[in-house]
Amino acid sequence: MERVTIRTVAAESGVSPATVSRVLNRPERVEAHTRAKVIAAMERLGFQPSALAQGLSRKVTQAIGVLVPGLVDFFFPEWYESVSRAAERSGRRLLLFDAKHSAQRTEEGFAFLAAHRVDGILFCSRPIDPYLPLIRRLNVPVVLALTQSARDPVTAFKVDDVKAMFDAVAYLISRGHEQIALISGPPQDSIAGTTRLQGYRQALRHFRLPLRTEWIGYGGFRFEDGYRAMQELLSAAVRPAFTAVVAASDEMALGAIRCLHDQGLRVPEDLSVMGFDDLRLARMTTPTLTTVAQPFAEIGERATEALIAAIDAGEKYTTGGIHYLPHRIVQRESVLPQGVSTQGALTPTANEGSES
Amino acid sequence: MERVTIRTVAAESGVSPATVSRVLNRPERVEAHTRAKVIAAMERLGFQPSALAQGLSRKVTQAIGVLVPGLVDFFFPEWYESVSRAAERSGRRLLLFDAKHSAQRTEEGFAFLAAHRVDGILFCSRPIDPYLPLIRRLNVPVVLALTQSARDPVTAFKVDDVKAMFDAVAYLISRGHEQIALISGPPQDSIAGTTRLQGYRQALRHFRLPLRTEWIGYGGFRFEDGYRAMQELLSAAVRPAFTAVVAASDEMALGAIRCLHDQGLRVPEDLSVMGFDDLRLARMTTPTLTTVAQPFAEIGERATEALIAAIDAGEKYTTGGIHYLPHRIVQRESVLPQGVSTQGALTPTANEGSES
DNA sequence: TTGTACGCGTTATCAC
DNA sequence: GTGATAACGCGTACAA
Repeated sequence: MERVTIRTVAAESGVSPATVSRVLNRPERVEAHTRAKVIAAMERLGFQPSALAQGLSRKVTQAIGVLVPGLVDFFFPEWYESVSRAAERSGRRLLLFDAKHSAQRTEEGFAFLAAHRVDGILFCSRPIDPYLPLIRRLNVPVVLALTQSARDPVTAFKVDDVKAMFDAVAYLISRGHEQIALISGPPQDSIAGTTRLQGYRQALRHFRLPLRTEWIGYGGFRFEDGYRAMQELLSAAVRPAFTAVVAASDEMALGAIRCLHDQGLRVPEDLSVMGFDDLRLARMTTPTLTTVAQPFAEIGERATEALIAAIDAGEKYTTGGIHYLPHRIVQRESVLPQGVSTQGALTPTANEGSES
Repeated sequence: MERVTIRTVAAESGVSPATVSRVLNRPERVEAHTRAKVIAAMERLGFQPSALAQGLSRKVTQAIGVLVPGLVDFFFPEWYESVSRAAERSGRRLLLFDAKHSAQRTEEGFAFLAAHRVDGILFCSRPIDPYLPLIRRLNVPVVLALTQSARDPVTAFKVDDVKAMFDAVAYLISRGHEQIALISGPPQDSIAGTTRLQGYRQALRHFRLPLRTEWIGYGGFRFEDGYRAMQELLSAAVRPAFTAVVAASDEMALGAIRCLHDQGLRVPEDLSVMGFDDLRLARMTTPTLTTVAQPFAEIGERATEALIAAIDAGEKYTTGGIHYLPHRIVQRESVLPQGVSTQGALTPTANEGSES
């Protein structure tokens, strides 16, 4: 029971290795009878062509590498799904590497994908700029998804984070909220951290609302971060002076909601909470999450298609620049108009001027 | 700017290709001076050894294939994380294939992994039995995780689903519940469907409680399935006659909770709900989920280690049989003792005999 | 210690 | 239409 190769099949079917190869790649150039004979032998032997040898001989692997920050992030599957579909539509496979939110592992990821000679790379970790020189040497086209470069025109697909957060705050304001807190991403994160913070600031300025730094919390996008940030925002007073909170991720929004619950505050009756992402998760909780939706599927699809186009064009690097894809506000249950009493038998909201 | 290979480096550093290869694989067998020279050249040229050529030349790829049913399943990252760690501990990489809950894609997955000459395969889709003949021909060791074979001693790691559900029901009974409904997995699913149903039945019989088929709903483990199943369970009467519901997955439990919420019933005050899995998700909702925890991390780790052991031993198939890893009940908020009033300022539970 | 030559499994370029 | 033969990039006896 040894390894069955193209020449095993050749021997078995009484033809040359070259013919077996032809049956695999250009079946029309081999006589029907011979072809049938070879195919029969392949099945009989359970022959499976080696992708390694193929990739070595052809100069392409038909594989595209995907370098993600972390598989545990809830957004990943929603994005990856569309990438996978787009890749398969063009007959390519994906090689996934999980950087686990580590810079070192990100570099290892590039090395891994380069070693496996992928035809192109989809990158969706932030930040990207430190890896630009590395990418250049790779001699393989790279397209960015959910992230962007500040100083390089690499092709990228994402939402306009500044505008998205601006719109989130504007939405809350349109619902009567004027005291709005923010749970931001990390200040070091120039992609989804500072940008969304900036959007928050711009919105406040635009609507002439005061900016209070004590109403801004920070966290690493996870549930626990949202919980902790909310705790800190609350610590100033038992009754918060703000009426709404926007978080930079759905997970953090859920953490915030849980924190409020533990403090005896109800969402949205006592306080409105808004998320960011619109994960599948956002519809699975009570209350369901009002949030700004990132078009994960579209981002994945567009990015993959752009990468494939670059590959097919033989480009060694992309220069398409940033493509902002439209976000949208999804209204669900976690935000209530301010100053309007709820329809149920609940006590009217009264969370101003009591303590601070 | 052409492809830089082992002989490019050789030329650049004035040695033979063999020496470059040695620097890569047996650095100690090359003089320090030469080594430094070669390494310098490698860095200068940005040399990256081809994993394809390496895999072809050695007979192993140091890669292990992972065939999963669906990346979108919430349990996946929790399991994969530990697999990844175990694999890297032995210096191997993972090749992931997402079968997307399709039988056809599962076969494609085996073909894909075989083509890439992985040294072993971790399989965690159900069912497995249809693929056993295929696996045999692969000539590569396969270990099962989260699933098992009915008629083959392939090594497998999972929880004892019958006992786990038995314990879940026993727990509810210990909390005073005697009317317990079930949201089961699909009756066609012999791994996580019928087994857990069987555990439910055994528990009822053991505690001499009547089995009511109208208290059993079915679904495909997803949120929406849980919602729909709950609707059906509820349809008999406005006020359900049961006081607790166990679901075969956390997701379905959340769906059930949401359904109850939409019907104006509170969890756990009016009805207790218990999940199955203990996903990260289970701590992110309100109420948090009382559930039976699967040891995902341990399953992933043990399975991976077993596979690596088989690989190192040169085995072409595994015969370790099923290893049941211990589950445990995690008490959180979604289950309340029956007949005991809650501690808060909530109205006492009264969900019997009012309507039906 | 270092270099030469062959094999790994496949494709591609030739002749036949 | 089919069959030798030379790459593809690397590892490894074997010889030097």
